[in-house]
Amino acid sequence: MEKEDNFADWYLDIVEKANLSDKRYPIKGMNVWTPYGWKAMMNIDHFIRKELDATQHDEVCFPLMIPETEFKKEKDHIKGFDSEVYWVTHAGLNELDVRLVLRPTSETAMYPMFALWVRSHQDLPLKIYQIVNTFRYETKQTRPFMRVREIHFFESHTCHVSEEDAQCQIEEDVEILSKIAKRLCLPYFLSVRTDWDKFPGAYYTVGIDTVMPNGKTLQIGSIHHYRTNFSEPYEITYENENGEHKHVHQTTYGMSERLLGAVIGVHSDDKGLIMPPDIAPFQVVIIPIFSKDNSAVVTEAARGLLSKLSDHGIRAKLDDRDVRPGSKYFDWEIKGVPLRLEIGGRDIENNVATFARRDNGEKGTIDLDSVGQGVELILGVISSALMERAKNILMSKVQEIDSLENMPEGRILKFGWCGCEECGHKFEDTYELKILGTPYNSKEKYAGRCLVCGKETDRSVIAARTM
RNA sequence: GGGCCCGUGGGGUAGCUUGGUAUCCUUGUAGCUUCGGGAGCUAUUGACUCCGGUUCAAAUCCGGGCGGGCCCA
Repeated sequence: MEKEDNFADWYLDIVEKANLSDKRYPIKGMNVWTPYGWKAMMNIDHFIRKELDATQHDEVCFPLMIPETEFKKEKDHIKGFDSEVYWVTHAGLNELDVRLVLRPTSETAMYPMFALWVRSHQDLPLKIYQIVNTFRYETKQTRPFMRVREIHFFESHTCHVSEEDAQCQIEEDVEILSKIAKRLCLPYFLSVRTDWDKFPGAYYTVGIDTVMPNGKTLQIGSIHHYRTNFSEPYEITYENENGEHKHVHQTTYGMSERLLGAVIGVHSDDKGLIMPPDIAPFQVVIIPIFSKDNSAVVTEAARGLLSKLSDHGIRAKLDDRDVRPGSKYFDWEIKGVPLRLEIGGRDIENNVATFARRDNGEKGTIDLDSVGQGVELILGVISSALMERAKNILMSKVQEIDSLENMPEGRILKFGWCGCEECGHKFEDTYELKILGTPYNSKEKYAGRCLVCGKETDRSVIAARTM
């Protein structure tokens, strides 16, 4: 199956062959996490926890269901979600007086509680997060990890005394993002979404996007500044030093299992998946190579190798199935194990293991005496190489244009925009592209003309086809 | 909301027009021989989405349900 020519089919094929998830569960858009896929997701979650904990966020877990009465309090919010939530209308044999929604996101579950938790400025900042499943009734075509109805994600919610403090939180979120993305070897770009595309109820939204091989962008997360848009209806207030009661300023930040979808799309090739070493369920697979009379010796050497790597904190797997080596190579290549180690009679004689890199096919030998350090080094090199390659691909797809003539296909376009909705909609409708927004915190000053109306502007936007 | 299409072993499929024995690849299981890039041989498990109708007989024709996909709004 070829990645470039038919990304959609290729993607489904890889997900199935690598056994990341089982999409045969009889509800559209609700797939079963199989062990291999779940291991990878847990590794991603591990880094999310690590970074959020390191920045003084506390993990919590809120109930799945939200009463309609709370859900309705923020009117923009429900307007954005009411067509895509699941309703619980009955309990046992009774119809409920107050219907319940399965959370599509947890603002309306958390904020009534925040109102109770936050009393004084000394309670702030409040920084919490949870890693849970949410539910959205997708009507479009679903795709494993990328567009699902039950979404595994993390959401962090913060409350601050002022808009400035909330803004600092957003900077911190961007910092956290860069650390997580590095683990996944994922390049991305940030855009401040247009007003008509921002999160329902947000003051502004920063979208986090990456690009798939077919040139379409995939949103992998978002960061929102709410100002007091939620704290007003939910009455989340604090008492300041002067005894005045003020509404808190809030932010949220969320990324989902799409991170895994993005990793698959960005790094894999026609042979299968390529797992970034940090999140790979198995970083190394050991293939013993037997010949006529040496099976005991080779088995022992392979087990020794496994325990050395494990002692070194490397996730290694010994494939001792009774099939030929070539068949094992194929199996683990599909699953994207970053490094393969072969050990056979020849290697044992020379006190080495033969390695093969998944990302570029490079082969060589590693000294068995220092195999832990050797493997660690190569895994680091693979991470950098994956990141580098992905960055180059992303950069190569970005193109700046200053005219509506000869618009390139399959590119991420950058151009001037006067900022008015009319020009924005006109562009989106005419070219079937989506305006992702203006580059977030861009250092460079833009000077040009609005691509649609020709008015001079210092504002640029990014537009692309989206997954 | 309107229209169209599809449902066959674990996965991918043929068969359906013209009703009668369900095809092939892959996978799984057991054994023997093998093992530095998908091994071979032998044996073997496994399917017509569900309910109803027509018929001597339904994967095939008809109606409905469920599940999935596509297009338009």
